Amino acid sequence: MQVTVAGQQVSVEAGMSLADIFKQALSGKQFKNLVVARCGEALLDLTTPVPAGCETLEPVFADSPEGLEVIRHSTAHLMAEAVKKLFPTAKVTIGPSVENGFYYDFDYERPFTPEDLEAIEAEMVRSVGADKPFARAELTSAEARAKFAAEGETYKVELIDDLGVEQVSTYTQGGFTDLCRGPHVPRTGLLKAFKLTTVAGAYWRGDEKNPMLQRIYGTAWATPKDLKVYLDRLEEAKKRDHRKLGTALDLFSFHEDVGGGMVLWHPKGALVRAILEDFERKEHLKRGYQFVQGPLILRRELWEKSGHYDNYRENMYFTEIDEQAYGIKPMNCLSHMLIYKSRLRSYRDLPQRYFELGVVHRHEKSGVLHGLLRVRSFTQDDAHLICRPDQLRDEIIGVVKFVRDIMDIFGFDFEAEISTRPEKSIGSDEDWDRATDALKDALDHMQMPYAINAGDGAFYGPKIDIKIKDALERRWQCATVQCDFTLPERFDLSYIGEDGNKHRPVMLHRVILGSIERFMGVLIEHFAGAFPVWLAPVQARILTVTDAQNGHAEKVLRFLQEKGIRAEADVRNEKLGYKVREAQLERIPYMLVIGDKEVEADSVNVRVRGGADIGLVPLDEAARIVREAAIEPFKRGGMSYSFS
RNA sequence: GCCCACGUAGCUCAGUCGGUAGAGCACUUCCUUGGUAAGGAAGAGGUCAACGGUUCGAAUCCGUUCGUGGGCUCCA
Repeated sequence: MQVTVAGQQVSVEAGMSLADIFKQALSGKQFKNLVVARCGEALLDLTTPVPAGCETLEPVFADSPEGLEVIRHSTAHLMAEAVKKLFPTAKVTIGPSVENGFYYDFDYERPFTPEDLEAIEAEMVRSVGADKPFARAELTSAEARAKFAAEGETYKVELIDDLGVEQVSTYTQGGFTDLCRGPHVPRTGLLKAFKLTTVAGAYWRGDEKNPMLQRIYGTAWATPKDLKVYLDRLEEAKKRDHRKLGTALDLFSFHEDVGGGMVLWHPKGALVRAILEDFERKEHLKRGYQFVQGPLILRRELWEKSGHYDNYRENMYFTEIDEQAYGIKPMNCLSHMLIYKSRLRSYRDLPQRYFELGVVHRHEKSGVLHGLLRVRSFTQDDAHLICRPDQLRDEIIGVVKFVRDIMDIFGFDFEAEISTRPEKSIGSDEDWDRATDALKDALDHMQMPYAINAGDGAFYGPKIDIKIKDALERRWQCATVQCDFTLPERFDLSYIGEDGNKHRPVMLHRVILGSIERFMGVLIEHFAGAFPVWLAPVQARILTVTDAQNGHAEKVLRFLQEKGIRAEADVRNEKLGYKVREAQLERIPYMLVIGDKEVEADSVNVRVRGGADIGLVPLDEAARIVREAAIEPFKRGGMSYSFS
């Protein structure tokens, strides 16, 4: 029999394994890097023979995405083997590969300690040294069930029962056998680059009503070098952690006495926020949005009408005064709808685009709070677009373009996902289809690729979620566009059409940055605290060499401030090196050094954040340099707007 | 909310077996006037998260609450 293997014709004899076959087609180096084989869609163990009907085999190498997944999955088995050896009473559950690594959940009488992890990892290394084969076996579900039941592996029994199939497969390496579809690497010796990272609790099957299992996370890569790169990236991420930088750069703080998830913005952090917010206001005006503003608390009856009281109550804060109950808003849409309803609207008035930097409060579960990225009180750059059905597509396109423009300015890559109708939802199929198509149309029109997140939409309509990637390729959900059929219905929104009759408008909820708090957190990490000049709370700091120049420094400071530059002067009795070091640590973009020479020439010596030295520059030229660097993003789009 | 860990000076952290606290940086004062990442000296600063318990005695052991971190679940 002839088979095409990696583009070459290979003659295959009966009983040959895929490994034997690839040996003929690949170089020794390539063969060492071979993990599994692919035939069409199927990934195959190298230990198996050529399946019937397979005419073409492709190699899957260790460093390919699929190869890495196999390696990670196999490493999870390797870890389970080690855990069962060291802790025989632990019950195994599931152990999949995940991004960058894998985990395995165990049911054990106590949590694993960091020392346990070390022991487990050492045992894994021993197993790799022994280079044991991964052996696949096919058996009937009844046989497998009996086998795992005899071993007391109750979770595996449950899995087999739930699968409801005749035949299952298992993989065995060393003394450990796991229920698994495969495929796996042929031998443990191929697993050379892994590290156990952390232990955590996790619910069986992700359901909080189920028992808490012990989850061990690990990372695994094709080579030790790749592993090191990954671990270095984690180190880098730790240095950039916005919670650390927030303290170091004096941007914000949290206080026990205030409460969890409530941010206190210090002068510099509040300034960056204000710059961001101003920037957003301008960008919204450019795009035909109108500013609106509603109160923080609204009567409870209104939340009952909107459905929030029934569906969202546990996340809301309430207050009462004069025997009247109020809900503290977790969303801004109600005020916006009431503004729309405040008068009769013509089809000519649509779309109405209401924008508000709305402060919302959501009582998030205590365990989910996380720095600025998950808080209980935050500001959304929220807008509600109320439009005619025939305008929906263009409005969505406008929002997606807006998102793209903004993310480009900050240098974020992003990914789009469309979430479709969930099981529990309201509205007609027709409405859902039309809205979902409008979302897809908009992304197609923009030539933006997207993933479908089936059944993950809000109960009132489908949505586009935009996840941005920071400098370390971590993804954060910020922007979202959601279609809503419910609220216009519940609040009886209408417009008078060309035909003189009342019609129901469609409403879009959307945010661009998401929440100012979260976006600030992502920005801090993205830039490692070194904000671009236009956002930097201090754009230039004057550093005097000795206090003989302090008088001159005051004059220079006033000059820069008059030019609209956020400048300050460091006239402390410290050495220049010390002042430079501090300015550097504070990530100030421009350091303007003034000594006797500079006083004499009415100039400054410009040092750029990062160390570059521009040298002696006349004062007005220095101001020009800083201002030039500070205006960049506002020029984009070439549109004019009026905003003072 | 759940599991685990943690909470000591403004920050980063030591503190052994239970015997009522220590460093570096920052801060204040003085000396120093020094040209691109830390000049020197002295001083001040802490109900050891809070509350309760055990004990002759608690930062240390136990409990509760609050907060933080890593996850789960949820989400901007």
